[in-house]
Amino acid sequence: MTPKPDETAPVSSCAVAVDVAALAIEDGRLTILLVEPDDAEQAGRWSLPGRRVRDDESLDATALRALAELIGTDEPALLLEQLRTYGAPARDPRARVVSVAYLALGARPLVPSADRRTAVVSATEAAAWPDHRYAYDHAAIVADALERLRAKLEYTALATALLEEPFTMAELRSVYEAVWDTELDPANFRRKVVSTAGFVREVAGTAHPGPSGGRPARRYRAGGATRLHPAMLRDR
Amino acid sequence: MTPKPDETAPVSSCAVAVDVAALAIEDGRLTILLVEPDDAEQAGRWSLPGRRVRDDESLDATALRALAELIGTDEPALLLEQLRTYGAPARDPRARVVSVAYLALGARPLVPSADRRTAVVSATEAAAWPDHRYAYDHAAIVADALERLRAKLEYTALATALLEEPFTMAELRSVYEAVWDTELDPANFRRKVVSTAGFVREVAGTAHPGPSGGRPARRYRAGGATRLHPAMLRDR
DNA sequence: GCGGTTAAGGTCAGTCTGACCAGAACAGGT
DNA sequence: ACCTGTTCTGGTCAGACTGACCTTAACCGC
Repeated sequence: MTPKPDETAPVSSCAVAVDVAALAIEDGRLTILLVEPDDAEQAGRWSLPGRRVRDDESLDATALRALAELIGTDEPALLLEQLRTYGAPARDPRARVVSVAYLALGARPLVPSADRRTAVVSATEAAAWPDHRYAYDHAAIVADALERLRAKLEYTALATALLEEPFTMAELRSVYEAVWDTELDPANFRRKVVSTAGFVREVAGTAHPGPSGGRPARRYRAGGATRLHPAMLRDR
Repeated sequence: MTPKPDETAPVSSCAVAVDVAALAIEDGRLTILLVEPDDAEQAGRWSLPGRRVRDDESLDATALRALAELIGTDEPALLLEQLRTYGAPARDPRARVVSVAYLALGARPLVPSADRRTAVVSATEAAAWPDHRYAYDHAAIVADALERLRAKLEYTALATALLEEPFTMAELRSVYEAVWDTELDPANFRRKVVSTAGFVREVAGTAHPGPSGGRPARRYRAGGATRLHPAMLRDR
């Protein structure tokens, strides 16, 4: 902002894009959606779904559009949050592109439309891939997205965005276990969640046990709080 | 990223800028640096220092340049951190400008160069000003910057970036008190800080008491840790 | 009915926190 | 020199929180 009239340096070509790290839970694993870039120069690598920002289109709208073209237009159970912006001059060898990265959390497993080369892979593994498996600087974006999610589970109620409502306490716990890649004590986890104001609220009915039996689980919805007090701390 | 060849929507004019919320401590108060925009349309309002991103210039470099033109070229004790990106289509009435906002923490009080209309005001008050005292959407940026700093003091060692080394425990505590706008118990604060691994490390010598006397304070430096385990939680 | 399985709830020791008190070490005035 | 006020440092103690573990509840398939 505040472009100075005396600003003489060249500001010729410039492009603003949005890249989205879309994460979801699929059978207890955290997964991420990757696509093959159209850029022939990047053949054999993976990238995040991304689009140029159009005139009169907000950044959030661009992120939604980048996702809607891949996983269907109406994904209501989707939480978008801006991650950070990547603007190294040479990050795209073709032109100067400043990219605003988004974190998208889906409540349902990701089902990409079949008409583009896409993959849904383990986010933990994808974050450990070497840089050269990604196009541009997307390796850094994937790593940053996972790290942001891991941190935000501690002090926000973001975990509920990765579940369809109503959910059971075991499902909520499995979100934490998948994202943090640890095991948590079921009893202590429950005690902490229910004692944190506004995290979840119980609803009527119970969930049916799985084929292996077990006591039916109670069901919960998100409690409306965004910040958790006290936080769900992992010690590490 | 990944500009599609079939992308037909207009992406004509576009500009990327960087705006910086520069914060520092001045006699126990958290202050922020504001400037008058050059845009005549915004006369009477305040804005954050900002510059257009030049070709072959990283975003961080643009942020440094925007500050260096105001508070002198060499401010070594300065910590830059990207805040978030603001891209609402109409945020600048003149043209579409996507702005990457930065948070800058100075170890010394801010001393603007006199050749531009600038002000150093209380950050707490500035964050409460109504929108119309700011140009563009800078009211939101200021509020977000302060909120980010408040949150990051909890789980990072960022407070040490607002102090010149060596510092005393009382000075470190006054940073927390200024940013959080609360009072903290000196004894409990000390116990928590020294028991947090890597937060501070003691150095030789003591600080001279002020004119009102008091026991000489020990001196510390930043301990190298960036994340605090456990965190410095404010309850609220 | 019975063993296996999962959920829910309780106990208990160790840790952390906030409120508070006491001693240490200075400045300034008498 | 002595006293008073101030600030820094260290310690105590009750309450809250945490992690490990156990018990009971309620379902499954056989």
